[in-house]
Amino acid sequence: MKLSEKRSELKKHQIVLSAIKIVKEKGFEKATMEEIAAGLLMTKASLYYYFHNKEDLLYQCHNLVLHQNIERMEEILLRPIQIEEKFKEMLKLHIHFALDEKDLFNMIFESKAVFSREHYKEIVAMRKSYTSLWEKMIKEGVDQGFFKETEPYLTTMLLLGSVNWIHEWYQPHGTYTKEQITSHFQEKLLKVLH
Amino acid sequence: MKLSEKRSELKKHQIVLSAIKIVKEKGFEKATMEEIAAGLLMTKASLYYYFHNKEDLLYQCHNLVLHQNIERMEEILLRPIQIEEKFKEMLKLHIHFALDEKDLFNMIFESKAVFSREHYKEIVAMRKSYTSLWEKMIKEGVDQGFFKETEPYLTTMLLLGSVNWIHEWYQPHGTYTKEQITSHFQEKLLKVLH
Amino acid sequence: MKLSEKRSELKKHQIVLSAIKIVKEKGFEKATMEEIAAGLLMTKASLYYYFHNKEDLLYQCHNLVLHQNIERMEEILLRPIQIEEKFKEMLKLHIHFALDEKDLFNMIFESKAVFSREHYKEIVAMRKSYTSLWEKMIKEGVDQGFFKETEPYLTTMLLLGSVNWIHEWYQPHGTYTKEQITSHFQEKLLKVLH
Amino acid sequence: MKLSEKRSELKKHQIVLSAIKIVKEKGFEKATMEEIAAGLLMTKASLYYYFHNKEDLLYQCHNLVLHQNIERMEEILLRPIQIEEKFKEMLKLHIHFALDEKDLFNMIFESKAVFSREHYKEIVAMRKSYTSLWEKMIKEGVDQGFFKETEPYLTTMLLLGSVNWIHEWYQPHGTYTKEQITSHFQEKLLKVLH
DNA sequence: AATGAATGAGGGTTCATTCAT
DNA sequence: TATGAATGAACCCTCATTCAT
Repeated sequence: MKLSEKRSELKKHQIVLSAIKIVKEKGFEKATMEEIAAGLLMTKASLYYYFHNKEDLLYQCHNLVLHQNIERMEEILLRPIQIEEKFKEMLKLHIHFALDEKDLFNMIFESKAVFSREHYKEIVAMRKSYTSLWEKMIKEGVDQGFFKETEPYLTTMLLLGSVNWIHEWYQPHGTYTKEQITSHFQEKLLKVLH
Repeated sequence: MKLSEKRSELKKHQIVLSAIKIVKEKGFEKATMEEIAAGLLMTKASLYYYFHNKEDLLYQCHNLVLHQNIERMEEILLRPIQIEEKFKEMLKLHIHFALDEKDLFNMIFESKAVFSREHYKEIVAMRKSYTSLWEKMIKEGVDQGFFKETEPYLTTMLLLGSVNWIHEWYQPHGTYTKEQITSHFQEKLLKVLH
Repeated sequence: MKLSEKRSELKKHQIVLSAIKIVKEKGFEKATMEEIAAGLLMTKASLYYYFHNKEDLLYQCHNLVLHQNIERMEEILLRPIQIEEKFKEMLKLHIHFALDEKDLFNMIFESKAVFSREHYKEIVAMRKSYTSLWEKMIKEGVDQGFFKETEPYLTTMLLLGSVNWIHEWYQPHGTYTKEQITSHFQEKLLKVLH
Repeated sequence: MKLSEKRSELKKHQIVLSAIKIVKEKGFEKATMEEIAAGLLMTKASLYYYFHNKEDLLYQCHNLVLHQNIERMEEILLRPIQIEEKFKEMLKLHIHFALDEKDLFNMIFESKAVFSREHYKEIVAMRKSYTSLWEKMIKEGVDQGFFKETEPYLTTMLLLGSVNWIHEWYQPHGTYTKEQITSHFQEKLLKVLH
C-alpha cells in the first residue's frame, strides 16, 4: 500500500469516526452529511471523494462498530473462566454498549430500509457472526453440563431481545442504576439457561 | 353522535389505518403525509382537516394500537384461569401482535423525539398502563405462591424486551413457526418467574 | 326590501364587523377566512354565500370604516366653531383612529396589491373624498384669512402623512402620551397652515 | 479578503438587490423566495446557501438600504453650510429615496412581526441612529438660534412621517413633479422648525 | 484532494376556494 | 342558508448529490 493510499485510508477512518459521533448525538436518521463533515472541518462535498454516498458511509460506520463489539465478545469467550462468568461478562458488555451508545446501538440493531440490498446482505451476515458467539457460549455451557438448552438460537434471541430493550426504558437518573439492572438481568437470564 | 360525526370518525379511522400501514412499510420517519393520503386516494392537504399535523396523526395511530392491546390484556387478566396460563396467554397475544403488526409495533415502543411534549406525557402514561398489567400479573403469581419475584418492574421489562425483539429476527417462512417461538418463549420465560 | 333580504344584509354586516375585528387583531394579511367565520360561529364556507371572495369581504370592511370616518369628519366640518378649532378636532380624531385602530388603519391607508382593479378604483375615489374634506377645511381657513395656502392638496398630504406615521413609533407606555402627541402635532402643524 | 469571498459577497449583494426589487413590486409578505431567486436565474434552494432563511435575507435588505441612507445623511450633516440648507438637503435626499425606492422604503419603516427578536432589536437600534441624525440637525439649528424646538424627537417624527407618506400618493406623471413636491415640503416644514 | 456553489426532489403546512348535500 | 369535506396551489425549508475548478 502506497503512502497516499495509507493517508486516504486514515482519512476515511476519521470520517467514519465523525459520522459515528454524529449518529450518537443526533440519531440515525437525523445525521446529515453537513454535520459529519463539519466535525472534521471539511465540507460535505469532500466526503464524496471517500464514499460513494451517505448510505455507503453509514454502512462503514455500522461495520466498524459491530466489528469492534464482535472482537470484544470473542476476547471474553476465550478467557479461561467459568462459563457462567463468561455469560455474565458478555451480558454486561452488551448492556453497557446499549446504554452508553444508545443511538449507535440503534443504528446497528434497528436499521431498516436504509441500506442497499447489497450492503444489507452483508449486514445480516455480520449480525449472524455476532449472534453466533452467543450460541457458541450457550453450547459451551451445555457441553460442560452447566446449561440445558436444545435451541441455542431461539434462546440467544431471547437474551439479546431482553437486553436490547433496556435502552428504551432506562433512565440515567431513574430508580435503577446500570449496575442494578445488569445484576438483575444476569441473575434472571441465568435461570433461562439452567 | 350524529351521522355526520360518525362518518367523520370513520374517515379519521381510515386515515389512521392508512398511516399505520405506511409506517409499517417505511418506518416512522420516512412515512410521508403524501403517501398516507395517497393510500386513500386523498390529497395530503385533506389530512389536515382531520389532524392538526403529522405528529398528531401519528399520535392517534399510536393510541389506537396501544389501547386495543391494553383492552385485550385486561380481558385475559380477568379470566378465571391459573396464573401460569394467564402468563402464557398474555405472552402469546403480545407475540402475535408484535409479529403481525411489525413496524407499527416499533412505532409504539420506539418513539422518541417525535412527539410533542404534551403527547409524549400521555404516551408514557399509556405505556405505564400497559406494563402495569404485566406487573400486576406477576404480583398475582407471587401472592399465590407460584412465582418468586422482588422486582416485578425489572422483570416485566425483561419479558417484554425479549418478545419485542422477535420481530427483528423472525422470518415468516423461516426455521421456526410463530407457534414454536411462542411455545419456546413461554417455557423459558416461565423459568424467569419461578 | 323583503324580510329575507333584510336578514341577509344584517348577516353581511355582522360578517364585515367580524372581519374588521380580526383585521384589528391580526393585521391585514394575516386575517383568514377561517378566523373571521369562527368569530360568528360560522364556517368559512358560509362566508362565500355572502361575499364573492376574500377580497370582496375585505373591500366591504374597508368601505365601512372609511365611510364612518368620513362621516365623523363631515360632522366636525359643519360645527359652528373657529376654523383652527376645526383643524385641531379633525387632527385629534384622525390621530386617535390611527392609534386606537392600528391595523384597521393600515388596511385603509396602506393596502397595496390586495384589491381588484375594479375595487381599487373605488377605493381611490373614496380616499379622495376623505382628503377633500381636509382640503376643504384648509380652503375655508384661507377664505376666512386665517391660513395662507396655495396648494391645499400638497399640504393635506403633508398633514396626513405626518400623523399617519405616528402609529409606527408610538408606544402605549412610552415617553409621550397620546394627548401630548396630539397637542404637539396640533401646534406644529398649525404653523404649517399659517 | 480572498477572491472567492469577494465573489461570494458579490453574489450575496446581487441576491439582496433582487430581493429588494421583488419587495418593491410585491410588498413585504408577498415576496417569495422563488421569485427572488428567479430574478437571478437561480433556484430558491440556492438562496439558502447565502442566507439562513427568508427573514435573514430580508433583514440584510433592510440593513443595506438603511445603512446607505445613514451614510449619506451623515455626509450632509458634516457639510460647512447653513443649517437651513442642511435641512433642505436632508429632506430632499429622504424624499428622493422614499420615491425612488417606494416599497423597499416601506419595508424599512413598516416592518413589524416579520423579523426575529434578535434582528428586530438591531433594526430598532439602526432606526434610532437614523432619526438621531435628524434630531441632531434640529438641535444644531436651535443652538445656532435658527430653530425653536423643545421636542426634537416629536418633531423629527413629524417631519419623517410627512415625507414617508409621499410615496402613497405620488404619481410619477401626475400633477406634481418630484421637485415641486420637494420644494413645497421644504418650505412648509421649515415653518415647523422656525 | 478538496470545495464553493448550485440544484432537484421532496416534506410539512397553510389557506382561499369549491361543491354536493 | 349553511356546511362538511376536499383540494390545488403556494410557501418556506432541508438535504443528498453533483460538478467545475
